[in-house]
Amino acid sequence: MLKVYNTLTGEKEKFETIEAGKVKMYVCGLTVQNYSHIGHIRSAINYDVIRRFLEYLGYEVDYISNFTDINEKIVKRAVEEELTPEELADKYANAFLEDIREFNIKPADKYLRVSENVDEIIEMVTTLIEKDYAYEVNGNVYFSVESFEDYGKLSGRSLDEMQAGARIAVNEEKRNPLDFGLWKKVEAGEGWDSPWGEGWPGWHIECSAMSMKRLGATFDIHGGGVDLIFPHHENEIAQSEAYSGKKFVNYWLHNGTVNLSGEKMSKSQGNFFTSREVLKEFSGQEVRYFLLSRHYRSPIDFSYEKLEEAKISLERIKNTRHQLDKVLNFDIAAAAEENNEFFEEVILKKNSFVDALSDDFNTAEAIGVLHDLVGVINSYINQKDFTLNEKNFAILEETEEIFLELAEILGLKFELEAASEVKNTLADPLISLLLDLREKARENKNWEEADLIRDRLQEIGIDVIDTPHGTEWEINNIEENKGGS
RNA sequence: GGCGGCAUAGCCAAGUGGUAAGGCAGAGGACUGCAAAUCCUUUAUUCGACGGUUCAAAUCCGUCUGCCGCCUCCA
Repeated sequence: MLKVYNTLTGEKEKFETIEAGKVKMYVCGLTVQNYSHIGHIRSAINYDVIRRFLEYLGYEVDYISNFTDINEKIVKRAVEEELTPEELADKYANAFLEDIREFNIKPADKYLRVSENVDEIIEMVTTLIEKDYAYEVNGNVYFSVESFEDYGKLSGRSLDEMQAGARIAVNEEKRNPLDFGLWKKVEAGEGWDSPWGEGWPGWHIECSAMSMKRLGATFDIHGGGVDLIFPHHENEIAQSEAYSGKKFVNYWLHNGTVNLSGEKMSKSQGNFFTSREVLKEFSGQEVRYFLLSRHYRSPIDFSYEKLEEAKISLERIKNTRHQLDKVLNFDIAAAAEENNEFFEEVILKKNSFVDALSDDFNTAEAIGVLHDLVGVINSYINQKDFTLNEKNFAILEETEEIFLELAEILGLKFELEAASEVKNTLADPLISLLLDLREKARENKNWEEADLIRDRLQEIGIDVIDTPHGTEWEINNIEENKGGS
């Protein structure tokens, strides 16, 4: 049974969809004003895993996100980069789509853009005014927080509390300092026409208008970073429920922040790593693995040292996948005794893995289980007297399938290295020739010559690996790592 | 000031009433002519401090200490 932690209730709840077998989810995307940073990527990876797991469980998922492409920051950045706001938004939206591919994040089924949904937003604001939840002053429209009874239910605050400790600059147009803008007046030529004059949508209205347009007045999951709980999501609830008269979202999910030395990574503070600069040092898979090693609701401290550890840890899982594949290519011996015990353990681990993710998407625990599974497989195939036979062949094939299936839920790919160019050229037989010569030298206990061949190959970038099943070689990728992604 | 969260080995990190997952680093071992790679085994009588509830607590309650987030744009 899937349980999810719901910010709205502060509890883990049994997950039940509105429509059987279908999940409608909306995840707050980003303001496309710059390259994405690791904080954005954590959020995207987190909801990507949630989506993948829901799909694994058999749900049909409609996964929607957004690009906020209208606001002051975009205009400002556009001036800096000498682009039109549209061009700037396109540039960074496309950059984001390129980035998420590197992290193996599946794109949303639809990315909604504010600029393409202004009509819907105006319609929503109009209705809110008609229903007396909003008011217009000098071309600006504000939502009246006092008119919405449940205001504060998501963030667990009351209006009184908030007013007492308010740090909000006084705006004389607002009836209550906590009222928030639905429509913002801008100078002629810069905005969209509306019943209140030329302007832009306010800061929270887009997510409400766009999510409801695509998913309906009530949908299953709304996700985003914890830093969006207040005011962004609180305001979304207020305006959406005031508008529709229905519950907006059943499950509110919030991921923790990525920190640098304990402080939240954020654009405004300038302490962030863009995904692009990180990808120069580590692969998207390594970053992904690192981010998933911590439960999504907790903050995670980012550093290259930790990433290096994660990389090594991930390597262990990769090796097992490769060894498994190698073993499956052994000659099949005559049938031997079956080893059901091994496969039973595999199934046990598979179940534990699914249980971990069923408990509020506990990827950290799931990764732990994956390592357990790796241990089970390694122990089995590394036994001294291991031979491949008809019976364990089938079992191992199925094990490999399970292994890859589970990894896939986490978005981890353990692809077999495609035969590199070198292996397809003359170099391949040449290296084989050298290794044959080395083998001969070894047989004659001519260690000097054998080591010379190994060392010289190493110098050109070829690692020689002696295994119990013979000598192998591979191109060492140190240079490749230095060069970039 | 208000609201919320966190504190588990050298480091990272699961676990929320039944006697401490997993990873990194460390130690031992297997394999090897050596080396590398790989694999296996092992590493917390104890969960920030002090009290309390309970047959039983890292897990529940209280107090304290430290750190963080939100209250302003923010994933």
